[in-house]
Amino acid sequence: MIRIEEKIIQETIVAISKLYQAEADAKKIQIQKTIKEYDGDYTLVVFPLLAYSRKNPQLTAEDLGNYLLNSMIEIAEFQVVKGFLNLKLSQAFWIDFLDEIRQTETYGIEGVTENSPQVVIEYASPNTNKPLHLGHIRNILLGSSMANIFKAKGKKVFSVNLINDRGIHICKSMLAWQELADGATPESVGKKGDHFVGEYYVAFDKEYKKQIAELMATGMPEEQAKEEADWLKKARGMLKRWEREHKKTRDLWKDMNTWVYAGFEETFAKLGVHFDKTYYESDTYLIGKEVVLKSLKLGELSTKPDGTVFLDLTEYGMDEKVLLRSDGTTVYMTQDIGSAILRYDDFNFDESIYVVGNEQDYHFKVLRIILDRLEFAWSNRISHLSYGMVELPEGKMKSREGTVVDADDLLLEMYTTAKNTAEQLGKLDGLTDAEKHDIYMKIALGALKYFILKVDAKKNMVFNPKESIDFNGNTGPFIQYTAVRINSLLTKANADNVPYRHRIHRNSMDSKELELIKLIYDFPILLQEADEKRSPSVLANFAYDLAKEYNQFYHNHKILNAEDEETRSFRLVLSEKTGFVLRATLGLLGIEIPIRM
RNA sequence: GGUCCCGUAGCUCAGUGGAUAGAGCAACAGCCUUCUAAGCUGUGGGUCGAAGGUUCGAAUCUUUCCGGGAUCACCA
Repeated sequence: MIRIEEKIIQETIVAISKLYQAEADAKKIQIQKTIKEYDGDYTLVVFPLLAYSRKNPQLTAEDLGNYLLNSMIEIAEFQVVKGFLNLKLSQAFWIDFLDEIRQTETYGIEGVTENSPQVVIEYASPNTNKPLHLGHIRNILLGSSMANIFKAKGKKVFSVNLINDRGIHICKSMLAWQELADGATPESVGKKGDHFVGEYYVAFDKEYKKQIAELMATGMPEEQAKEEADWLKKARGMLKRWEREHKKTRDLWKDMNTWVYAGFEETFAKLGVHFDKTYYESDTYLIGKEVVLKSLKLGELSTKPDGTVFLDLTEYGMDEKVLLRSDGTTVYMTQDIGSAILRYDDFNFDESIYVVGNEQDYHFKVLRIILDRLEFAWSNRISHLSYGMVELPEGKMKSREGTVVDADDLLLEMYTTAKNTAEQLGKLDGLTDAEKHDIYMKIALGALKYFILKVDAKKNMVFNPKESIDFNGNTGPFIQYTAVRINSLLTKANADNVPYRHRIHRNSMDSKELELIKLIYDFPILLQEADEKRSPSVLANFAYDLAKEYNQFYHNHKILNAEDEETRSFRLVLSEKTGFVLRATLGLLGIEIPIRM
């Protein structure tokens, strides 16, 4: 089915050639939706076409309007306002469209085929020394929503998680546990594993600072004190033992990571995300190291007198990038080279996307260049989906200052708000506790996910913990509520055996009905845009527009009690399709619709 | 200092070459004997950070400046 906008463009090109004997550049033909102030559905902006017509805007628009009116059966009338040709489509066009999608259950959604491109998307990527926070939530929601969007565009998608499970920061929490825990476990103290481990990471920092202060009190300079502090030395020793695969160290490491993973899984499950594969940096860093050593032998890399291996990127306007430290250990970049290679071997991807904060823009730029220099032909298939930070009103979240918004705390808070609101409204009376719990959860998540996803990914965003996330207005629950209303209406229609699933007849629609159909018609375009721009916010804003439009329609139209049967059927189909698109769009954002609210 | 991102209503955000710049929140005023009021309607609120340039047309492109942030590690 060709889109009407496309058809108008094609016809306009023909019109220009027939009327003005000119070959029009398709890029100069702009079709946009007619703004509310004027009558029409689509507007052709004629200013760019004056070079072809050599007439004034008014006359050009009239020429083209008359031509299109004659050549396109879909066009019912036109109006010229200054340089804008406002085209109004026939009612039949919109009715036929609605009728066409009446039976389909997959409107706008594309299926996966054998030839579908293979896309790997990495997100979450937590460290195992602390629990997830709001920053991770933005990352996870962006990643999982993009995975949904790619799937809906018929791509074969694999979600992967890369866990940073090794390094000095992990050893810090291990050491603190060893020194302070006296054998305590998450079970023995009744704490979620990631929070439990995170507390030891904080405890390390506290003790470390104390030791630095003590050393400085003896007259030692700060720089030196930071290096000489007892616990830091111990943590470093632990890292060395870890790298030598010292059994006791590895056992402790495994135990603590296992606790953390259990905690992460719980949070992932609550957020409704899952991964097709989980990678661990402890498995990939050596692959990177091997590749680097091999490339060194082949003369692709350079060495410094102290043994440091690096790649000179000055020709790209960047610095020298170290790939192996003078002591032979790997750096972050080396690990990521290994991860990328392993991922290509596993998935043979057409695209590999990293959802990582914009503070790593430089890192990923360099990663691509390095992979290119090391002659991996697929280096141009990896890309960085960069997103902005989540800030508090007073600025950046800082774990050291305790201003981090914890993911689990936030979810619990959202849940409580959902529960309180629902109880106040008293709409869930008569449901079981399990049903209520399910509803609170879906609303809480709807509010949180929408709040995060409606903001353009690349922008920094502000979260104010004191003003909890709204449930009214431009929010997830507002859209969910609209969908629930529609479902309730359809349930009622079915219960009363109201027939409406037959071919639609409708002689005249009013503006609200028409607006709804037009928005439904836009859904595939917005999905496409979300895919191309890699931006769930496009869909979030669309869902809001659609819900808002429906609520206005609902408010001043009778549906089940419509004046006649034809009107009732038409409005029910319109409601059903609106509900479908709302559900689909919310689904792409990872938001579910409760049974009642 | 170099590079990159951002700056739109009191607050949170849409709009990235087209018509008189939009929502929500907050404030105020209305609408439930009518299919779910987590809804609907109305009022007030803007030199789109500033100045120049390109264009028939600029919040949008461009230059400079101002403000905020990120990054330029043998941290990840």
